[in-house]
Amino acid sequence: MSFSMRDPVIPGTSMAYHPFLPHRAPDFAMSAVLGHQPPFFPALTLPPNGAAALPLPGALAKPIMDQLVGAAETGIPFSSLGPQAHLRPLKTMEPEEEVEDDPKVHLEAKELWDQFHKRGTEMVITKSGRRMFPPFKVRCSGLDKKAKYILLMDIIAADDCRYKFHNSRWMVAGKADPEMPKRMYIHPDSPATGEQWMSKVVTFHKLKLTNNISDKHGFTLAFPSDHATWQGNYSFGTQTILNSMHKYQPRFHIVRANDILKLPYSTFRTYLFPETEFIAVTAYQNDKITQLKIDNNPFAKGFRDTGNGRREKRKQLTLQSMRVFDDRHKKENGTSDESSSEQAAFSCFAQSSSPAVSTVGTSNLKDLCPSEGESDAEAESKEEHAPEGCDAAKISTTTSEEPSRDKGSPAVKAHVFAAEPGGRPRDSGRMDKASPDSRHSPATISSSTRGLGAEERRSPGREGAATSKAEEARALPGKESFAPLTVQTDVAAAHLGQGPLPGLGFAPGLAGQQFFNGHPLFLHPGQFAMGGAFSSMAAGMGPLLATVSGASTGVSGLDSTAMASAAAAQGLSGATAATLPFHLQQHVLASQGLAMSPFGSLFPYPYTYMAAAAAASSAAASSSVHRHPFLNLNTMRPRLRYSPYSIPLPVPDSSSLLTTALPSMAAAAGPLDAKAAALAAASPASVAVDSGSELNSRSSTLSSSSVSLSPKLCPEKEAATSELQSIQRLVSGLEAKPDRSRSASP
DNA sequence: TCTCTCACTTC
DNA sequence: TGAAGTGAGAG
Repeated sequence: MSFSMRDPVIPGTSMAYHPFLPHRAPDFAMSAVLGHQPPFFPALTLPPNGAAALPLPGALAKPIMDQLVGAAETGIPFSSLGPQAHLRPLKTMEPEEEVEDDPKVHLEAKELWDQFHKRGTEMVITKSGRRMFPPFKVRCSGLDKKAKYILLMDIIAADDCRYKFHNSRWMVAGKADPEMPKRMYIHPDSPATGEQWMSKVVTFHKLKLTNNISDKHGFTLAFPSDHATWQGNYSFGTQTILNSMHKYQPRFHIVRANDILKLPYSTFRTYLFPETEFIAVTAYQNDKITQLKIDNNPFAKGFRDTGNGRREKRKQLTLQSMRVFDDRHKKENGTSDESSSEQAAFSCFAQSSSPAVSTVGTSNLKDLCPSEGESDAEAESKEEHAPEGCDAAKISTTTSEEPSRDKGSPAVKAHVFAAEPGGRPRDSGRMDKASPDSRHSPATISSSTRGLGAEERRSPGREGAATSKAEEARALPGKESFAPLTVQTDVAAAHLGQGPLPGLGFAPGLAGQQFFNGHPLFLHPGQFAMGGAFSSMAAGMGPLLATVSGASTGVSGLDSTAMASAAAAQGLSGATAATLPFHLQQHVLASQGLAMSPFGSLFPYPYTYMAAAAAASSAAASSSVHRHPFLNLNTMRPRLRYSPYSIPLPVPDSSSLLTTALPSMAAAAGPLDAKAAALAAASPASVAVDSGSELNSRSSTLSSSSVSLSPKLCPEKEAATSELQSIQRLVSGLEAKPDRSRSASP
């Protein structure tokens, strides 16, 4: 394997950064001190005085390498340098293996999203695919400038309900249809360095939504991984297949990886923005949503007021209907508060529609507010306090909730998971206790499936970073930042030949690739235009890729399998799966040795073994062999880490869905705040809850009686608080253990 | 509800 | 200039 000395060295980092480096930097550096030639630098030379001038550990790797490389051209023998007394042993290089990052994600055009969300966002899906509007855009910060990241987005079911628009409001109309194959959209610029990502708004406007199951714009790339995010048959594609009249939640993922092949072993930082929740429709149901789209989408300018007669006619009809509705509402409720009627009309979105939330001040509102009668914005501004400035509307963020940060609640997990089955329309009234800014925070879920290797060492630091987020949030009111909920799911190196699906045959060659553990890999031809992330995969994995034309079937066999599995799984999962918020079912269950299908249901068979495997492998996890992602053939170690202190969360009296809980979590008005602060202060780092811990019980998850996961047993805030605090004390105790022990035996 | 065509728009 | 993105509206 060739090795370029310049390539891996990053200022301030050590050579160990290079994944292929056979020896870690300290070894090499000590070789230099002793005048030995590292075996992998056979011709290495140094200038006579170059080494003496070397700066030392810390930011020394780059100078060392630069000079070494430069000296190589001088012909001066490396061994002639003699001992360099002041070349300290380079122990200090070790922690600099990777520059720790602390990503923050801001949702762009948040105010616009809020306006839509308040009315119940609808996204049109068509056979040929329709873009999202508002477009999903985020701005990232806190990334390692030098590291490469892959940014992804997917859309998951928000619940297992089918909706109907009845009497000007969205109502549950039954159980959800079998869900479409999941698709993950990789940002076409991926991979790119953190610096590149941070220098621009990351937009996913090219992602299209479709209801066409035979859509060809996607290709199926089955990820066999038990990764909480990737479990099941995830696909990639430029179009996401959705069911009409179903509610969805976009997710944004940041993955520190320079190749898609590394995704399964990389940490996923997942961000949910509750205000981006929407219902997929084939035709608009709500005139107000239509109006918002027309007023804000450039492509719909032709339908604006300034346009032609058709537009005028339509608008008059709309206004007329609005007046009728308004009048009717006045008669019914004795109020003309339009926004409240909207709140009621979209109760299924009400979790983030706190009437106290400030969302006015956007330039868009001016356009979308009819001049006649009481506009939405007017009505809202009457209720809402502390309106944000117009400028803020242009580049909105999710992190302007200073009050919430001061009230970080440790009650995250219990309430996040204390969801009503099925995500019935939420009682907007519960939001009364939420912070006014509750919906300004995204929920962050970090999960990873990876071999316990060098990256393992990042975990404690990341947790620490999570903690520091909360501290930072408290310390820097006004600064745009957030302290997200961090649910980090680690799955140690997966098993190979004896994977979770031993019955599913795959080529021996594939068996040697942990990546393909248990599943074939399908790619649709001509889909590598997705971006650089695929280039190396296409080049290196070519023989391993099975092409599925899809021309005759319209959908890959894998998709069909996935759907069949999903259908079966749904039938088996029943209410149990539904008791968890859909957003977290996959993460939570998978991390606890149970896997959710990508459709939000429990897999009846393949993943059940995971819990046992996890338990059996816990002791082995510390082995260096087992840490190697490509050597570990027999460990599947789901691990779940919660960092409940890292996000300020309120405690909703009840929550039916994560979509309900998340915005509430971000707020902080609960009585737990003081306790949370105390607990947070007592815990130097975020709490880790391992899959092998008390909380990770398959039975506890499967049954609805799990202490922290069952909404049925802890519907009351007090109960949840008590339980959570108990959990916190428990995990605080765990936290006191050395990081190493935690990493070694998660 | 869904699909298709249309007129209109942006890029 | 044309491809592609819009909602309206008919069927």
